[in-house]
Amino acid sequence: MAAWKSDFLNVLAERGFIHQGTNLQGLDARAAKETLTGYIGFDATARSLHVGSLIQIMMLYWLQQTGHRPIALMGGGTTKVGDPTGKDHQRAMLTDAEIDANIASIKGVFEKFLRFGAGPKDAIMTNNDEWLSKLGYVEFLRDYGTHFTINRMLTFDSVKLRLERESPMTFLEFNYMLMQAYDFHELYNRCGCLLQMGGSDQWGNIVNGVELCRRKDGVEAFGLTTPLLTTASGKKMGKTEAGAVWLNADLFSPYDYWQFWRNTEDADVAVMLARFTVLPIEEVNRLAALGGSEINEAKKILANEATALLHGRDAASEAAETARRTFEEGAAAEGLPTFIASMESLKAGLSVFAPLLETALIASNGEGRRHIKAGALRVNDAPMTEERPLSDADLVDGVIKLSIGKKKHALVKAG
RNA sequence: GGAGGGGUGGGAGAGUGGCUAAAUCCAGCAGACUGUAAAUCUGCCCGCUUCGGCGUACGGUGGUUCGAAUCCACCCCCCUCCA
Repeated sequence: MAAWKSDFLNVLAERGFIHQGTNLQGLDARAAKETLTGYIGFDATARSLHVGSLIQIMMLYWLQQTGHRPIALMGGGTTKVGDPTGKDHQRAMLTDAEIDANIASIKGVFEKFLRFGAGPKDAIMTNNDEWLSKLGYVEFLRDYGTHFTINRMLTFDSVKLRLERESPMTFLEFNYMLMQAYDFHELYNRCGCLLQMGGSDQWGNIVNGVELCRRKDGVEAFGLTTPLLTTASGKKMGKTEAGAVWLNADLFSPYDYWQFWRNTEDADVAVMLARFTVLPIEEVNRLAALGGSEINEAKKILANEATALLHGRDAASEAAETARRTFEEGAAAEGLPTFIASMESLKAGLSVFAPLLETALIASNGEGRRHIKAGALRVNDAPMTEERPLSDADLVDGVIKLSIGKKKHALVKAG
């Protein structure tokens, strides 16, 4: 008894991707009878996307899996302007070179989730800088400015919030929503794109695009948003002790990524399995029903599946094995962050802080000293209560295992 | 251009001459309890340190003072109203 006629909406609905849509029935009808093209825009403000964007990537994934064509739109042009949504302050300007470098660095992630190519259902990646930077100011104002009223724009949350907080919003940022609306219109004309998806905070921007398509092109385009990602305890998802959970492996290792999922709160496991793995929904429901400490098995599966999607099955297995040896056997497992120390430096006495800093377990010597005072630092699982240098006598089978707390571990190897 | 208000640590937000590395809250880290969970309780939360201290820090630059986030001058930026 599927609620929708199209596979696309059925999958999204049962996996919890749908927050609101402009005309879900209409979208459903079209998705059921033809191949749709849909897009999501991604900002290029950092070298990597982080898990906060993963829900959007998964939407593109399912769009393709259910027989449609996804477009990953890189916001090269819009990033120059800066999306004011959810920001209290104007953000720092990025140079063109920085934006280009960010896009180049971000791109790879999509290839893990989407099948690109030239076929009718192959994913497309494009960059809105391609058309936005060519727009002439006067032409743009005449052709598009007439379709937007200030009255309306002032009612959008992104604008309203700034005004209420008396936080400045520049005209530049104010134009962001026009540019995003223009993107939709442009993508419709380029490749018949009729669907824009995004986070619930993008609703206003998306609706603008839908309306622009109706006014300029006389077509009904569709908008679809995902729920805001928060954990059951109300925190924003995607921040860990070390900062953001990046998708690029060079910024956040597959092991850390695996750990991130492994540490999901109990109450979130079901939702995370549905959204961030591609396990059949029956399996998701079965795992989600596990109670008490059995839920840990579900968390491991979540970690395995989510990591496999992004970094590949091998990396996921490796991370799982490292975690198993580290946490279940308490061993010094391969795969943990490793610091190579020369034998001479060990014999001479190596500051414990050097490897801890290098492996990012601590941010400063002072933090390391505090951890020692708090009894949080362990060398080969024995607490270090007084600061002392590491020496070759600490080597166990050629390795020293350093731990901060229960979760952060690193190895020192002689080499 | 004029008048008034404001710029403080990751965020919010106190502080109006020394007791201030700067209240409080949020976020973060660690310890205890556990299940690598949540909740709770406890400690920490600028850097360096031979643990005695030292160095930076309250928009910027100068100044007053034994001593300034706090007072003065100039500059930069933001908000509100007026032109």
